[in-house]
Amino acid sequence: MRRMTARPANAHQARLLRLLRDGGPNSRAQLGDQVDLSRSKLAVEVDRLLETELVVADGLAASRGGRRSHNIRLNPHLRLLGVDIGATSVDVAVTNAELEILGHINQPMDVRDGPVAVFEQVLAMAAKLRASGLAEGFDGAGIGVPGPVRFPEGIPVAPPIMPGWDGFPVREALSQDLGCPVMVDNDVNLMAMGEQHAGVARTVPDFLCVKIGTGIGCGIVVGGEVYRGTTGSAGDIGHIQAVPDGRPCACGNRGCLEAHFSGAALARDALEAAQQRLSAELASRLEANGTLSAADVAAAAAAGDATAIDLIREGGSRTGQVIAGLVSFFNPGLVVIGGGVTGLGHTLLAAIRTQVYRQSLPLATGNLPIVLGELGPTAGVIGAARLISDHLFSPA
Amino acid sequence: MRRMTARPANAHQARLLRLLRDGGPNSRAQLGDQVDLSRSKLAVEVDRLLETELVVADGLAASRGGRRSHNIRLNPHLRLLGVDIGATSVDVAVTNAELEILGHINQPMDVRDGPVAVFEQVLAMAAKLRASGLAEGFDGAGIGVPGPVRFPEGIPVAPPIMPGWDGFPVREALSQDLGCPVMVDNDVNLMAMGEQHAGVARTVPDFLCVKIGTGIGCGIVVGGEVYRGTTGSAGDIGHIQAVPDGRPCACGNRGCLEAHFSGAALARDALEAAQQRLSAELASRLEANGTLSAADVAAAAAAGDATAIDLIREGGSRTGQVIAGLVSFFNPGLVVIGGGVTGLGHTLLAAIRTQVYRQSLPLATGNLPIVLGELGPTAGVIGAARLISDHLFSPA
DNA sequence: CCCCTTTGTCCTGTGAGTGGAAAAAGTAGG
DNA sequence: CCTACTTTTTCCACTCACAGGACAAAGGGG
Repeated sequence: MRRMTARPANAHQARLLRLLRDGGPNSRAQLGDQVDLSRSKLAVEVDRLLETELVVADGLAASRGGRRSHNIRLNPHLRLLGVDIGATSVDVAVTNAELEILGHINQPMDVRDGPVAVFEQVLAMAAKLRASGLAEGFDGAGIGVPGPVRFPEGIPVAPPIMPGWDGFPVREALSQDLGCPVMVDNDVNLMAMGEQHAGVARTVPDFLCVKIGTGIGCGIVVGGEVYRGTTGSAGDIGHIQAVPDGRPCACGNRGCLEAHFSGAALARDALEAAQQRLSAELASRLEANGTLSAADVAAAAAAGDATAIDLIREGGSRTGQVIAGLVSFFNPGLVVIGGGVTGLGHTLLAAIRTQVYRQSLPLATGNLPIVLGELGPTAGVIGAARLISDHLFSPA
Repeated sequence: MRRMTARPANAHQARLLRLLRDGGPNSRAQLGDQVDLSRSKLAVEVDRLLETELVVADGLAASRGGRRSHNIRLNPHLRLLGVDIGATSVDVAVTNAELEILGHINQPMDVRDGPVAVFEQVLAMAAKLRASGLAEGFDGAGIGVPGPVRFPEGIPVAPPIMPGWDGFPVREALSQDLGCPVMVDNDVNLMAMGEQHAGVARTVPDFLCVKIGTGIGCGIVVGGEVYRGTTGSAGDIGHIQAVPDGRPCACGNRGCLEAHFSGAALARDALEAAQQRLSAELASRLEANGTLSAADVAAAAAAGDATAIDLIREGGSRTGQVIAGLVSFFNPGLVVIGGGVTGLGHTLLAAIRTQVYRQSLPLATGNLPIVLGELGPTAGVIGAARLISDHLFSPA
């Protein structure tokens, strides 16, 4: 199938496309209720969109008391690719233009193998999804990488955990390989966009999305838009000092949040606890697997292991302390906690909440929900699809 | 003189008014270079603005090689009132529509006397400025208060250092008394707007403006717009924990930045040092005045007093620590330090810089200027004038 | 005094957009 | 089945914003 390269011709069309993306199939009349255009103008723009084949007719809607209306919807053949590159695994998913996931693959991977090897794997995964009949091609792709990105160009800059990626033209290279438009962003920003589109943050204009995985990052949404900072490194909270003169961190400083709590730090702490025989549960897991990960700590905590629970509490408390500062500064309407360690669940959440509510002023925390992300591992890929759809659904 | 109540009729007119405000008198041709409108359209809108008397003709401009153009400028009779209410003093200034200060009064005051008493004083100061021939009336007024504000309504909310102000309808009350439109905002936000309009931040879209006065606050500018947060308390960084288990703070927590460094804390520390005879300089000043303030510490430091310099260094270091975290999080393009204690000057700035550059990642700090504000005590009133002019120069 | 450049005004054509009228397609009730 | 009332959709005439060319006005330089 020939891919659609059409783009909306004006802001009205872009607006309509986004409404259809976020609200699903809709009648002209319902669209009219939302856009403040005259019926005639609306009809004209819809007709033009139908001509571009970006939207198609979709049968009759239920009656609202009078004549039944003709529904229209985004072309169901449109396909977006969402790629979420983590430190140790990749998620690749195919969505339709309404950002519903049609297929999703997760595979282990190591970013440190460099962009060439990683994208080889990603392209293979995309080909696999295509081969399974979910898509005949892609109309656009969103890519998340675990480090700062110079957003307009789609190029990682000075990514600490991704040696070999600095300056690699991700956007251009993938656009070539996939033959479609590509946008690149920090994985945390994509998680925030995912939760904004389909998760807990649907109605909140200003919120923070803290992702605790191998590292720690924070997506910042201001007025419904992701804020990326001057050099694209906004939200890089892993290296905020959480413990004065604390543990040495890979970045050269001491006491960074990431050095005290993150997937990697947690695994290290668990290993130590197991070796020192502080926890039978962890020790037996170490013996069984030969290694320990954050997931083991989660499992041990779920089994009631006191040491594991303490580790999570301690880490949650550190994280909460940093978040408390950010809440005072940013005064968000919502804080979302997500990432690999959400398996730690409510123990972690409780520790974070305690610390934030204790340390921030009532005006900022009075009506501040702190919640776990709703989407889990799909937040990133949904966010990626949303990123590229925002690009496609903007005036050419 | 009758006050102008006209407002721009559309976005084009608003745009033109702002260009004239920020760029001073301009010819139609020069305006045309900046706004991307056809000459005819531009002429129409300018004519309409001339009709409203918001702008007036202003003679001929120099030739650019051909026919000389007729300049236009904002009506020089327009008068804006800028009010900056601090914890212990008020600044009131009159500006023209180009936000140039025509007259400026500063008086000591105590916010804790409550809004009624304070506004009585402010109105008297405004009357004094008017009586001196600077204005026959005001076309608008901007008010800064030292606490969080529910911005749309212009009402302070839960201000810690302003008991009695909570819920007081500042905007409405003053609008009545002055007979002109009024906008109210946090004093720190106004300082940021001031530095953005006429100070060091003219060209930077994303920056932080840290004001260290009686308390500590931070103005946040995102994409050229002040960010106020969900409840209007964004930038309230005085109660971020800077010292674990540190000094008790009035807010009920321990180790808040404000408890360790601010005008009030500095005065307390100086008093203690003087009483313990750690510093002859401070002791003699205490004897002379019966009390000590941040200004005394500044003077002592300037005179080379080691204890005073240490106090400033210590405080700057604490502040720098908190700012370092904010820089990692927000990745601004500039950090401006301002407020009453800028008298502490480069000793303070050096301490802050050292800490920030040491603790934040290179990508965020690599090209990050940290500078003192340019405008000193006029930043607040200029920002206040700018606030109301933004309001007046927006489509009705 | 002539030619070139810039500025400002006038005028007309085009296209966007509005809002009313009427047709089309329903539902509900008798 | 017919009628009255809704809602949706199309059609059309009218307004208005705006662009852009032609032209006049004003100045500089040779």
